[in-house]
Amino acid sequence: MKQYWLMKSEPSDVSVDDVLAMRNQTVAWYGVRNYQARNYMRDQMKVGDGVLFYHSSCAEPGVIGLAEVVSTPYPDHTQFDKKSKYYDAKATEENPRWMLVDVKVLKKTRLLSLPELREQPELEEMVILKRGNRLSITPVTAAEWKCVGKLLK
DNA sequence: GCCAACGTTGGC
DNA sequence: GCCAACGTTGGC
Repeated sequence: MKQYWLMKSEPSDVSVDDVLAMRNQTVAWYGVRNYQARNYMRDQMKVGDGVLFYHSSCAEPGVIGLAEVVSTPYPDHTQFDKKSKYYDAKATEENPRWMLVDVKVLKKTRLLSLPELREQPELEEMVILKRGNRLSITPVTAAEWKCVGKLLK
């Protein structure tokens, strides 16, 4: 069964436009260093799952694109790269700690801003909108996905 | 296993 | 830059 996710990226790091400029409009979702977010990618994501591409830590945070999961999980190579800020000394090739999936942007949308998301009664329970939530990857229900789709039409 | 200290996230 | 919220670390 198809599942849905919201994935945060800082546009100063990787924006929707950056991904659209990449080969196959696909990016390896590197840099996640939170176990819960990793577990979503490693254990629950399936090829074809829907993804809301969200810009965070920027002037106008919000949903800015529709994407999908296009790979099974595999090790995040940045954990082995000593020059990367995502380097993890405790991770080895034999025993990788951080896994990721490839995400393909299907289309850039208008900015569905955080305040606008908060206005929607149907999205009241959305994980991303919960107080204190900091997870960079959160599940989205089918109803929430549908609601967001409607708002982006 | 507890929990204080510390670091990070991310909206504002 | 501030700071609330939360995750991680490490001493005990």
